[in-house]
Amino acid sequence: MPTIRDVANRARVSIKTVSRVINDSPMVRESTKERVLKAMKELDYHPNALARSLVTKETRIIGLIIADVTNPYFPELIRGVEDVANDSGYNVFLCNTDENPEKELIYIKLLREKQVDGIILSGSRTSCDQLNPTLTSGIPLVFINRRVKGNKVGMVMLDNFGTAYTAVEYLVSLGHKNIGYLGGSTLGQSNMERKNGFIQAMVDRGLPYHKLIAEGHPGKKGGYNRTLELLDTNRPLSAIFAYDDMLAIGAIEACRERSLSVPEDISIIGFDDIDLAAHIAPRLTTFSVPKYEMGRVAANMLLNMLGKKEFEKEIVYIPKLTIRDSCCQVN
Amino acid sequence: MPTIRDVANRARVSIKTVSRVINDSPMVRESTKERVLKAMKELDYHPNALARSLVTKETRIIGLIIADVTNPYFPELIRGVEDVANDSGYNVFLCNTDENPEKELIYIKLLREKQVDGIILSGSRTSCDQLNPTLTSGIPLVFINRRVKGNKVGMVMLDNFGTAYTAVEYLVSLGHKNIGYLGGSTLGQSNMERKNGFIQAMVDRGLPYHKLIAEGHPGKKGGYNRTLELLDTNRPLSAIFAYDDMLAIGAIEACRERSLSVPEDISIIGFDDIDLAAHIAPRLTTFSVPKYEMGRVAANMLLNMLGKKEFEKEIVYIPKLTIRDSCCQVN
DNA sequence: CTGTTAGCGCTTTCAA
DNA sequence: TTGAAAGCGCTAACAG
Repeated sequence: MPTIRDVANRARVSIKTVSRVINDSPMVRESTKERVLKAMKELDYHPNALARSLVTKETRIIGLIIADVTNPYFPELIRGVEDVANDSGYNVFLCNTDENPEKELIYIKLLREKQVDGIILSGSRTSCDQLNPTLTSGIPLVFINRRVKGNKVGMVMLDNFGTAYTAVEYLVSLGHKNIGYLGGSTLGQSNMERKNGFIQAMVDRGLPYHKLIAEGHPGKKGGYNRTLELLDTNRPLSAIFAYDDMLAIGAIEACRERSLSVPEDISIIGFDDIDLAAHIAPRLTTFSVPKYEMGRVAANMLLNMLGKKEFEKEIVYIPKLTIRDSCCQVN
Repeated sequence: MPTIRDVANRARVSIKTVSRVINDSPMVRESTKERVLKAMKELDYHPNALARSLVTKETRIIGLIIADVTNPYFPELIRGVEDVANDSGYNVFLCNTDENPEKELIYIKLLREKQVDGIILSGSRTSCDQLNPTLTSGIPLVFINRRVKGNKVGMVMLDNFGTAYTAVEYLVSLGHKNIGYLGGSTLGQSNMERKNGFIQAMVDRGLPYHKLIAEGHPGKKGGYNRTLELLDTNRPLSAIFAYDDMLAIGAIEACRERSLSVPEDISIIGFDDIDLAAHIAPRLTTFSVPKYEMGRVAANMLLNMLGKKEFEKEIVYIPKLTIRDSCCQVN
């Protein structure tokens, strides 16, 4: 690997001059510049970003911590982050935590050691205590779907409570009374908020909700298993509000397993509007979340913090009810 | 940010001793080690990986270049890479190229500057010429689904030709004679191979294939548009073999648009077996590709190269025909 | 077991 | 417009 010194020798200039053309400073005579450029090409020289970063204190790397790429919720979000990061010459580290706080902490440690300029965390599951050293370390952080107080902290939020409330309203408007909540991770703030919105809406209408809450493992499989429990241990349900679409899809399969047809026997409503939602049978009624947009906004927020520009500390999106075929009028 | 020097001062040892405990060398008295560890904790010290890498010449970062996370083919592959990388303490840079050779080249440049230890490229689209400097630079490369000769090069391949051939055989066994090929990117080697397999199989059976080949833009939309063309400009087709599942799904929509029902009027077979394939209506007959496994294998190959261990330079997977509901007997 | 010194490849004063 | 020297935070010999 050729170094800046090799280029300098070959071009018969000092290393400082080479440095100047790398960072294209205007203080270089055109002819000199060309000589240097030529030498760089001939040597297939690539400036060492490590050495540069060591002195400039910026790596142009951002960390992106998510639960699992394989969950269809994330790819678009990732793409949003990557697109704006790339436009500004940043690279992104992708980190899958499987909603495991320990893994998350390990990643945060790794990212800090690698001196990333900032971190975006989607659905962080670590406790505030564990997060605290990082929070006070001054490294810019953007949380997606988690509210955290701190100086250099941005938040891209969803109105979880309100949306859950809306879900119940919609189901009730269809005549449903026995509604179950199929929850996500108990560690997640967003699950808490959606659950509370659900409960509040039920309480406001004097509807019973206890024992209808199942929280558990994520994904289609988790949804399947939890729904089976819900179905087997509770008075006949007529509707289920699921924490996310994958859970909802698992729920649909569980209903099929118990010979209940959706939506005739039981209505199911999801959350996220992933690609699959529009393609399964029955097509899933759900709440659309602007995943790509949120990724972009989170990355922009982070970049603004890095550039010491002004920025909104918090942006809240309101998911839009997207009615398809998995819910219907009862009686 | 505290440095190794701060820790040394606080623990009243030399920086070398701190360095020893960081890399946990055994040559440190237990009591000293504890003192150092304590100082590190109190300072919330994180070793600067940049400085370390500058001298050790390894970053424990690998680059992963793909077309688009948003294409359901990739998340599992990414996860496979990430899982084995992470197990060995590596981070991965995710790079989306949209099958654009220029973007790919820019990313390669960026990755080399950041001194990544190796790069995995899935479906690389750059020409050999453009790739050459990188190939000869000695940085370990693993290609997924592209054959490239080079010293430090590994390949994780699919039997594209054979699978395409099998697809035609299957369709012919169902009685089909007018079969179209719905192709992927003309820049991609894998598209070339699948097309050739398709052509060979048709020729071997004395079946006409000309004008039935459409190659174009990727994704559902590309599949939709291309299929419309295919349908409108050719003698009645009875079957389509698509380069990938997303294209196939677009094709299904195009058929619906032309009031052709699948599989009664036209059979469609895909490639990849993405999650969606089993969920759409009709459930897609396709070839299953071990995406997660391939990601793992690619990452392991790369890690072996980095560790100077022996390794298979090339592994070939044979996709498995997965029969579902999108193809049926004709006449 | 522990410390001193040099240097990784770059940028940054400060001079020339 | 160009260059010399110092230093970013760490590891690697080599002494002690």
